[in-house]
Amino acid sequence: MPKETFYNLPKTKRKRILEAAIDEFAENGYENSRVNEIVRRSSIPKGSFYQYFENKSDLFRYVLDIIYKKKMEIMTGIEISHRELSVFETLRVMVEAGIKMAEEDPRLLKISDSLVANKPLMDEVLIEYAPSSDDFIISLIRRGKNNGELADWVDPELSAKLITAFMLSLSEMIRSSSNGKITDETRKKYLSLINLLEYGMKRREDYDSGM
Amino acid sequence: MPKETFYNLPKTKRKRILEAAIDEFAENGYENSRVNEIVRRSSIPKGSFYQYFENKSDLFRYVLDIIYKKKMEIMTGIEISHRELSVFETLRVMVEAGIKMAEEDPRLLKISDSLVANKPLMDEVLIEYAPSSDDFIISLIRRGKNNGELADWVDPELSAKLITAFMLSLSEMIRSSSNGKITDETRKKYLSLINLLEYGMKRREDYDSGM
Amino acid sequence: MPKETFYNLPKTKRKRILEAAIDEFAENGYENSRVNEIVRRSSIPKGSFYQYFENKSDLFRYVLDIIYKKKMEIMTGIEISHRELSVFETLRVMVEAGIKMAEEDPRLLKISDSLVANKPLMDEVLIEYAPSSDDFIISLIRRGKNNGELADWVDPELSAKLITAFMLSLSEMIRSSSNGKITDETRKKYLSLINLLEYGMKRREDYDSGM
Amino acid sequence: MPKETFYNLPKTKRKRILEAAIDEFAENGYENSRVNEIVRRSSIPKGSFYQYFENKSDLFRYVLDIIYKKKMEIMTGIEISHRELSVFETLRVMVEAGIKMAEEDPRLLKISDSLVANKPLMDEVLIEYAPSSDDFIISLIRRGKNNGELADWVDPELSAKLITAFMLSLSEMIRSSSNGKITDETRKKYLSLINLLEYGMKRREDYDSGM
DNA sequence: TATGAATGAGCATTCATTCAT
DNA sequence: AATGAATGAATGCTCATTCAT
Repeated sequence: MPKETFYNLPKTKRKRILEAAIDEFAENGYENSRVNEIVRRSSIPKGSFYQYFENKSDLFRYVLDIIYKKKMEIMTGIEISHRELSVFETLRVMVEAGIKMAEEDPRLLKISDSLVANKPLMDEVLIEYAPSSDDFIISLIRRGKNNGELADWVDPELSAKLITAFMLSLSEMIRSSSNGKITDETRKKYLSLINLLEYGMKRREDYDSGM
Repeated sequence: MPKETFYNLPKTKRKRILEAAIDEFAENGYENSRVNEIVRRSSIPKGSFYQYFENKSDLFRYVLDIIYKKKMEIMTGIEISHRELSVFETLRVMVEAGIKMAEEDPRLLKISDSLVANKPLMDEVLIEYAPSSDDFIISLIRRGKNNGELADWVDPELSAKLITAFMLSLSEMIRSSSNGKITDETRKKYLSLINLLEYGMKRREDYDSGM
Repeated sequence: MPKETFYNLPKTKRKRILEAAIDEFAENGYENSRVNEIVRRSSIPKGSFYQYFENKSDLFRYVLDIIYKKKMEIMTGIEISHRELSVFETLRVMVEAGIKMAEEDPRLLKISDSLVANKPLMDEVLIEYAPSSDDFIISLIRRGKNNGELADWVDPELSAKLITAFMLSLSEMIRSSSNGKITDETRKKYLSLINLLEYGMKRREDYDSGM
Repeated sequence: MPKETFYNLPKTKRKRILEAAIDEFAENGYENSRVNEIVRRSSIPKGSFYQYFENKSDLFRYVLDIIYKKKMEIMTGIEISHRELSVFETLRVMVEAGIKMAEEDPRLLKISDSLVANKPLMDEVLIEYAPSSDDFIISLIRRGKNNGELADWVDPELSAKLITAFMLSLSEMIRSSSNGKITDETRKKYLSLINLLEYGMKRREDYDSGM
């Protein structure tokens, strides 16, 4: 996480640095992003960079944190009825959130995806701040099983990984199709893909016990 | 692909170099693998490396080729009934193959997965020999739709991406769980995950038209 | 051309680097000059080199630019009468300039000559700032023919090449004879060699039409 | 010079190696020619190369020797009247020889020129076998002065250098214009350039003493 | 002698990070 | 705190020459 010095900066400067970092990371991924370039884009002296951040991965962590917060913000902003959401409603909300994010700032989505798909990077960048996305999905599935929404045979840990991969792939599709606005039709198409999961995992009288 | 000089080498030496390369690539991925390290691990002079291979990506391509052949070998080795396989039987065979590969050499699986998940790398390494895994899955789905196995609403292109992500994730699970042998129970558990896809996508009289 | 960072350096350091480069290029030519050596001679870290210059050829271009400016400076410094110079007066001025340059810094002359004699290098180094020496000579000859100074049979393009070679050779002589000061006698001797060209090319009533 | 082993080779093999070397040297110059490439072109094992020649420059020296002999052969083959040739007749014979050489094998001309224009290379390659071309021209000029052909003011040593450069440049022109046959017209044009030297240096009653 | 693998010093260039003011 | 120069280990790759059979 950034040093005190960074937080003491005027907001506009902080913003400038952040934007530069997001641009660079989104365009090149973590490995191929250059401190030099971030420094250039944000017009700060190179020395300052290391006065604001411990190192490159420190800044990256910070960017991830920002993205995480943005996601949470979007998720909570989505209209949700009073009752608790079902598993697949939740996933649909996540897709909606992804779409919104792609519309608002596809760069964030890209960075975020790049991380999830890259285990060694996650290790290097030492993510602790947030429970892994897996954990969230796992508890979601557990709840679904408890209230009879999901089939008994569903294994929470394993399914969570699959669903994460599924959602990630969906996120990538959204991103790559969003050169600007996402049409309502496209939105529906993506949301419908959740059906695949729903039909695949939901409890059904006829054959559920059979597995 | 390697130069003549490489193929002229005694088998044990070729093996040593290949092992060193597989180790390095599996541990670090393509980008973070170092020619220096491969050269050190296999105890060959650096100059020799470039007498055997055009460059780093040439060696990588070669390793991928080895992996591809291994995969094919395993796939064809799997007991298959005479009739044509259904979509999900095919996917299950793929999982079986993945498991076998994880047992025989998890490093290969790791390298292989790393490639599928990395588009820019695929471009750089210029894989031609095999149709992209997407293409294979797409045609599989098309066939499934034609013979009524799959629901009408299934979109081949989009589903293919999801299934690829799904299978990749499955492959990762297999790999990470295989510190040694994979128990029969584990094997069943992984195979059962294909059910999720099956239930999710197969044609059903009652509600198919409803989508 | 050098980067900002180079121009921001203290003058003495800039001078040190420039001297090292000139030494290296004069002694070994462009191809055989080593960045390592320039770096060693000027006692700067190798990393700094690439913070000052884009690459080796960037530095070389810079050195050539310095030389070009030096030449121009010397040329304009030479006493010239008000009227326009004749062809051979111009060539003599060029010789005088060469002599002065050899006295002030024979290394520059050497580098400069090495370039003119090396077409592929010129291409690689992409000299644009100055028209090729050929062009200058060609237009000089054209003018000479127009005002009746030169014989009709003189072919501007071909003669230009010869004269360029001639001048280059002259330049080499001057350089090699100048271990220190050039005596007035030597100077006269070199200048007199232009007579050879003058007698050779000038218009003459008696036999000019005969060619 | 090549080792015994080379001369023991069958003539066709020697020829093959020589052709490969000439091709490579003509195309790339000495510095940029690769032993690897010569070895490849001539289909000999790399080890053999060093059994035939001391090193790269040894082969180069050998090629130069071949060229020198070819030149001599051509020169002596040119129809020469019984009386001794005048200075400029000699130069014209040399141009004729150059033209013939360009027609027979422009590669040889190219290699030969590349050497003359490159002092450090001459040093590295340690030419001893033949008197430098300068020496030949110097004695030519001396003779010309003795028999009154040339003006008194002509300095043999200096003029020799200029003439050498002149002839070299002429040679280059010939080479670059000879994509195949050289027309009679072109031939005449090149020969006429010797006039420039003739008019420039010959003794003349009217103004010779004036210089 | 023929063969082709072995060798390693050397090259231009990159880049995260530290230093000095 | 701001600034930007200093630093040097590392990287992929080349190539003349030597070695071993």
